[in-house]
Amino acid sequence: MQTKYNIVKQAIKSKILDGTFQPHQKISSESELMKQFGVSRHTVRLAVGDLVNNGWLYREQGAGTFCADRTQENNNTSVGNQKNIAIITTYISDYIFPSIIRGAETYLSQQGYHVSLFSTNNDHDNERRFLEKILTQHFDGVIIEPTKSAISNPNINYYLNLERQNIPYIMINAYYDELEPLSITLDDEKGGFLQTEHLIELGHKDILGFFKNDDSQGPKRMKGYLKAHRAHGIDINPSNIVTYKTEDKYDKPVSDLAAILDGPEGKRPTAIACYNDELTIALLDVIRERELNIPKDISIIGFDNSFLTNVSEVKLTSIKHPQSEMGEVAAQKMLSMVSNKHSNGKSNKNDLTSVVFDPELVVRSSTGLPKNK
Amino acid sequence: MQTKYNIVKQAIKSKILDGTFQPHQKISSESELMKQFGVSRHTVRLAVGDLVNNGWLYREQGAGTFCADRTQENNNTSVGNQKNIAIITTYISDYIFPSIIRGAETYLSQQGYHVSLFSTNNDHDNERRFLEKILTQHFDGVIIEPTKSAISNPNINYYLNLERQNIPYIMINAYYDELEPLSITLDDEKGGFLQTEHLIELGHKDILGFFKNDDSQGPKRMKGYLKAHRAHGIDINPSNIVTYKTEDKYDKPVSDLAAILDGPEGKRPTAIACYNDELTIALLDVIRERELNIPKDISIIGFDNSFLTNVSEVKLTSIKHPQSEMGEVAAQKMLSMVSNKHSNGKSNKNDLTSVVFDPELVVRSSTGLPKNK
DNA sequence: CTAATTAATTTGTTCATATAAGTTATTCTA
DNA sequence: TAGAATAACTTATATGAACAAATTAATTAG
Repeated sequence: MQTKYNIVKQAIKSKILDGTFQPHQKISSESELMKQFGVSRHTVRLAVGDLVNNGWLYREQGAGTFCADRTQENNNTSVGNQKNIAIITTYISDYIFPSIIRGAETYLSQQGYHVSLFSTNNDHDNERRFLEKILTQHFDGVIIEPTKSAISNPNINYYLNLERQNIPYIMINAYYDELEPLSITLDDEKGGFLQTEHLIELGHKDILGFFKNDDSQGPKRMKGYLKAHRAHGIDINPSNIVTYKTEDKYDKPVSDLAAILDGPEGKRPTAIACYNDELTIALLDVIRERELNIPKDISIIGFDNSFLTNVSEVKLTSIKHPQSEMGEVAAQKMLSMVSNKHSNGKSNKNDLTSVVFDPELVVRSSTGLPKNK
Repeated sequence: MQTKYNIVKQAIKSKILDGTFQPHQKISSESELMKQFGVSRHTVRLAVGDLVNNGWLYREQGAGTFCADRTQENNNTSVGNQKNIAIITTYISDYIFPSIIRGAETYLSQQGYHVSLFSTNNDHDNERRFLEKILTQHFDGVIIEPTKSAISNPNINYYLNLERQNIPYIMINAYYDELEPLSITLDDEKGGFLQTEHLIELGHKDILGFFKNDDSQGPKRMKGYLKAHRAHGIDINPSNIVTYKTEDKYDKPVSDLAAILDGPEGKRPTAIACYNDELTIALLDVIRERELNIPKDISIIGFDNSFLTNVSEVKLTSIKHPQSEMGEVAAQKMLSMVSNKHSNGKSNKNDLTSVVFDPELVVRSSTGLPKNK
């Protein structure tokens, strides 16, 4: 798959799909491409030749190579009257994503739509691949959970091209600030606030916070954590905040917590606020190994109120995430955008506004009064 | 028209049109063509490459270049662009299904296929609806996890119609006996056997077994449970076997176990073999409520070796299910069936046989020696 | 200023060479 | 005799070089 000519081919294709090359615009000459990619002319010709054969480009001897106009052609490759909606999420198989997807899938399916699922595994390259597919083939709309939403996105041009091609999209869980899309989210800041406030109201003052930092939910939940401290006039110990990237989620938080628990006992925090339930379950093992009792020795609170709150001997206090409801609302909005497109403008204003779900605290047995109180 | 590669091209085309080259017949190799026409390899490749692009020939690396079958050409070209595969499972969002689906989805996606997901929620009516959709709209193939595979299926005719319409399908996890389809399964009987044998070898003789009875995996796992008893000369107490339907999975096993544990202490079983990890996690709570220690007071073993083995304070001994690997293998087989259909008959025999995965025992801390041994 | 010529650029065709990777048939081995 | 190892063959990818043919821009001649 990673042949040189394929790399060149994909690079050119990307520039067509993200709108850098407009129809009938001249693209770089063969010698320029040779320099750009450091390959031989033959390799360039292979790449361009393939794209010509597939209708992406056309060549004119002596003049150059040009971007083809695919606007009419798309009709042919489209699936006719088939109704397709794509759902792109970071994961389809882990944690609460299945629930979110089910909510959307059930609704769309009932309305007679085909649902195609793609998971990016939190990788921008995959996200780009899927956006290319959606731009190339016929889709009526896309429900997207952004990949690494806290980091600036290299595929912004693809989203803009979706707008140009009049393909509606909705973002769920998070959104890219640059785009200001229609979005269905949870009020993560308030969720973080509720989480921490719950612990503070129980009497905790030394609260460890674990937050992911490469999606936009993490920083927002952390903001809520900080706000709750300020609102209750409690000083924040900077060393009580641990952040981690998605790639490190299985190691860093666990080893960091271990280090803290093995540190001087006096400085040991009495409670932990976690980015989500998945992390909470992982941290439980660290606490168990040290034979600390939950919640007597230490309180811990999750986020998302997933099925994981219920699988362990300690039932987790958590913050309710709408999950399948979020998926369903996204699906409903999507379909009203689709029908809007067809009925050209007649808009139910209600349907075209973003939704922010209100988080709720769900108290179970993992949180309690601090020990020395 | 005077170019060398064009002369070669026309010559080959003539031989196809006058019947010298029949569909799927190997044409002269590149080196032979070089000699025949006295041109360079590159020129030959240009000529052949053009014919491949226009659907006259197809190449197979290592094997040769072959004459394409253009009889159904109209269908093939319009169909070739779309590349749709459907995956129908009972659930898309629960338990190990997401992993299975991910395995298939990742592979199919890489190969440029659209993946459409449908979940029947274990309901035959939904299954029928989706099969209708697949029969009416264009799909290249279907990967199906049967709904209620132990019960006779009212949609058999739809499956037969798939065969009639030459739409390949593969069944995963289980299959309907009446159809004898290509299937990718786990050796459930052996899995059940390993489960129970492990407990017997630890010294347990009074082993409670919980098995689902409306899919075909349940009875097979139960058969393994029985076989293990016989193989080790241990009597089976009929009241030690609990079966349940999918609809009752949240209630019946839990209440049945509660009743047994609250019964006379002497007759209390020392070990439990469970249909899957999901059930095991549910039963853990019943055991915890009675303050019994696992594995000292009672051993418990799961099935599927899912992520659930690791979420509780007790790490579950379980039986390994291939999960994402199963999905990937199913996807690979599916695509070789699809390409077989197009190249009409030329079969890689290896690709067209069912696969039965071998289960493995994974020992963790939920099983141990019986108390009074 | 216009038209013809020329130079530079760009794609089109062809050759020679080399290594990689997959398939098939044969040989060798246990 | 079954299965592993190998050799021979086939297509796949890649580089370098050369000349042809068409277009475009710049220059020159009228």
